[in-house]
Amino acid sequence: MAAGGKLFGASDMTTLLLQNERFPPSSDVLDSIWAHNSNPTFPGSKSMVNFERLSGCRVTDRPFLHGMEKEETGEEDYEVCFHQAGKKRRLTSEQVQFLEKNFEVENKLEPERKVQLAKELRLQPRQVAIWFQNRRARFKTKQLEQDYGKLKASYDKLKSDHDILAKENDKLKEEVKALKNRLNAREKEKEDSHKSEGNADPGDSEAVNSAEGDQQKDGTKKEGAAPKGITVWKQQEEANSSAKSDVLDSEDTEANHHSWMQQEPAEAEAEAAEYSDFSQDEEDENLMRSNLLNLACFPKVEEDGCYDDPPEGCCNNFGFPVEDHTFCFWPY
DNA sequence: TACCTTTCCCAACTTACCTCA
DNA sequence: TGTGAGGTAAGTTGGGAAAGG
Repeated sequence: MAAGGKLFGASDMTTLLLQNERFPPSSDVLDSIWAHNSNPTFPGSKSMVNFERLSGCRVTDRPFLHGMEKEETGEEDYEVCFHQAGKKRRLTSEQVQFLEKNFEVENKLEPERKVQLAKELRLQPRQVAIWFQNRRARFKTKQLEQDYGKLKASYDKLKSDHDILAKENDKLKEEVKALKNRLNAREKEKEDSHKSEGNADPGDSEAVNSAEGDQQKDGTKKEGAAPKGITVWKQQEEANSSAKSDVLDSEDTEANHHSWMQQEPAEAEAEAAEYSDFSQDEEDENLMRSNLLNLACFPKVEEDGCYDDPPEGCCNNFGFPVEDHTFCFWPY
C-alpha cells in the first residue's frame, strides 16, 4: 500500500463533505477528494492532517469511496496514486504525449473520455480534467501571442506603406508647385509679349482678353481654376506639352501623377471644377486621401460593389488567412 | 410557468512545486 | 550550494447552463 499514509487538509475535507450532504457525493467532489488523496501535500495545506491517523481508519473504509472510485479508476490506480504521495509529481513524458494527442483531436473533455483517459494513463479523472484546463489556457496564451505578432507585423507594414506614400505625396506636391510656378511665369511672359505687341497690332486684343479671362484681377492665376471648353483644352495641351517636356520627363512615370493636365477635356473639367471649390489644404488632403485609398488596396465601393474578389495585391483581411480569425478559438 | 437550488463545467487567476541555468 | 526564472500541476473563485423540485 501507500507510503506515507493519506493526508488531508481537515478543513477542506470537512468542507467537501458538508457541501455534499447527500451520498454518494458528485463525481466533482470525488475528483477533488481523489486529488487530495493522491497529493497529500497539496498546496496551502499547513493544517494538513494525516487522515489515516486522524480517523483511525483507511480512507477506503469511507462509505462514499466504496465502489465509485474503484469503479472509476480501479484498485491499481488507487495504489498508483499513493505511490505519488509526498510531492507534486510531473506527468511522465509518455502521459503528456498521450494527452497532447488527445488534445489535438478534441480540446474539450467529455466525462466518458475523461474516465477512459484516466484509466489508460493511470491517473485520476480530475488530473486529466485539470491537465486539459491548463492545456487550453496555455494554448490560448500562445495563440494570443501569435495573433499579437501577426497584428504587429501587419501594422508595421501598413505604417511603412503610409510613410512611403506620404513621402511620395510630398514629392508630388512639390512637383505641382513647381509646375504652377512655371506656368505662371509663362503666362506672365506671354502677357508681357502680347502687351508689347498689342501696342503695335491692336487686332490681337481678343486673344489677350481671352488669356486674361482665366486670371484674377490681381494678375495671378486662380488656383485650381478649371479651364473650360475646347479653347481651354488647347491651352491645357499647350501647357501640358511644355510642362511635360520641362519637368515631367525627368520624373516618375505618368501613372503616378494625379494631374488634370493628363486627362480628357471633360474629365479634366469636372475634376478641375471640383478642385476649384477647395482650399489648397483641402486639395492636398484630398490628394493624400485619394492616394491612400487607391494604393492601400481598398477597392472602391461604387466601382466594384462586391468585395468577394479583392484586387490582386490587395491586403486581403489585413494579411490574415480567412480561417485564421483571432478571436474564435473555441466553439462554445 | 416562473423561480429557486443544486450540480457540473469552465475560464481566469493564483499558488506551490519542480527543474534548470 | 544558493538563487531566480520559467514551466506546470493543482487550488480558488465566480459565472453560465441544465436539470429538478
